Amino acid sequence: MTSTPQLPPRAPRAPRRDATENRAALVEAARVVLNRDPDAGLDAIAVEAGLTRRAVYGHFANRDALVQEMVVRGTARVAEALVAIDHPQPLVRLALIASRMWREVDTMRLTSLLAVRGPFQEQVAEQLRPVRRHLLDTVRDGARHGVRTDIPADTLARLIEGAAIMVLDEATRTRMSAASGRRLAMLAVLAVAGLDAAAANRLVDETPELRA
Amino acid sequence: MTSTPQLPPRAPRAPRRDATENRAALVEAARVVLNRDPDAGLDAIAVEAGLTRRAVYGHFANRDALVQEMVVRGTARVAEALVAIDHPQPLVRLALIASRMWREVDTMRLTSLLAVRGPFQEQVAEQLRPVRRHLLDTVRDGARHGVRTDIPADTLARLIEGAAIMVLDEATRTRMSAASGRRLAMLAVLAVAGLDAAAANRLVDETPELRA
DNA sequence: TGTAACTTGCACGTTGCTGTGCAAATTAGT
DNA sequence: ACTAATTTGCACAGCAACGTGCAAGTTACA
Repeated sequence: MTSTPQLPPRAPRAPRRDATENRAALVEAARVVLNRDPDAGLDAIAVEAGLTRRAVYGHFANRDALVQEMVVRGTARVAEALVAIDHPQPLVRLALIASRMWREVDTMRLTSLLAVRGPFQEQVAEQLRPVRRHLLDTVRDGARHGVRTDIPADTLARLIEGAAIMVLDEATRTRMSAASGRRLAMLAVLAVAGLDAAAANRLVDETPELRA
Repeated sequence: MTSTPQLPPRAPRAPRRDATENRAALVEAARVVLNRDPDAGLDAIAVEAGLTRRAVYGHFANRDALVQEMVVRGTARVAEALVAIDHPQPLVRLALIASRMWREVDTMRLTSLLAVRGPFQEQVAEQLRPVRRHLLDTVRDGARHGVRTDIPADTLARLIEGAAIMVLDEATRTRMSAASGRRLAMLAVLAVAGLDAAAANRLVDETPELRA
């Protein structure tokens, strides 16, 4: 008996997309999936991208390379945008930073997570340095413009960053609307910066740049 | 065959004392190690406790059972302490909650982490419910005593909780002194609650209960 | 000091993930 | 329509952590 392996008629395969698009889709999928579960397996990412785990290795050497690319691209883009933020009033600058962070919720959440855990701590921290520097400068600059001085500037800068991330997490968890999330991020940052509730709301409402 | 069920005539001997000590050491070790690395292996925990991985299974059915015990004990203790906090002024109550959380840094950090991730989410959330309820009540109660009302009470309560945890993380990372950490936790909570920097410092300095 | 309680050491099977090889199937692009 | 690029399926090896069995030590304590 020529034992023909008799390959069973495989299920019709899903239509394929362009290779370059697939690469991008993988990076995007990594962002989405890892936001849901930072420890998600490569399979989950591939499926989210509409591919097979095996196909990932046609684009990336290994899992780390994929995550790396996602982190580097994402962080670079966000960092660039945040560092570019400028405004004569330090408090408005802080609110603008919070606002921009909200616009990049998932990238920010992942970035700040990977800045603490995992094999990329060093690199992510390095990429974030200009942003943190900018934030610290803003805090120092704000010393005579309403930013609290009872807490050391460097500590305060970290707390402001942490507060923003914290709000992002909370907003994500409760699936908050875009408008609410943005405002909440600004209010939280201003609160930690030392403003009382009324002053923070006044600033947000009466500053045209904070409307967008 | 007189199949005498042969009820063992009671254990001829009481369990050894060092055994129970080891059990406690394991729970303690889990707290320490998992605070350093929430994904630490069972081996790391056992070694921290001065035992072998194999010995753990003499005390707990499996890894989850150990973690479970740690979580349940820790959370229960903290929850009890936090719910018991009472003070006529809601703002002081909030500061006292922050202060108490600082005293239980690592338990709090682990608890709030496991309340979001892992197989214990449900259970931890359940254990935390009275605390969260208490916090929410305090926020609502504070509406006419200085707590901001521009943010929905339930959201604000979560933000305050998040802010406290955030400070705890930051203080841990920078190995802050006990006094600094406590004060920072109180200031951060009061800030998110709506107080400006000056008012928060005044409250902390002029309230005897917040000195301890 | 005898003995049960406890711990160790080591071997083993299991699970879940990663990374690779290869042939067959499919598609993009010319 | 032809060809080269790409994806798929599946098999396999590797690795790390878990959980278990068992024999041999070690220790508390009666």
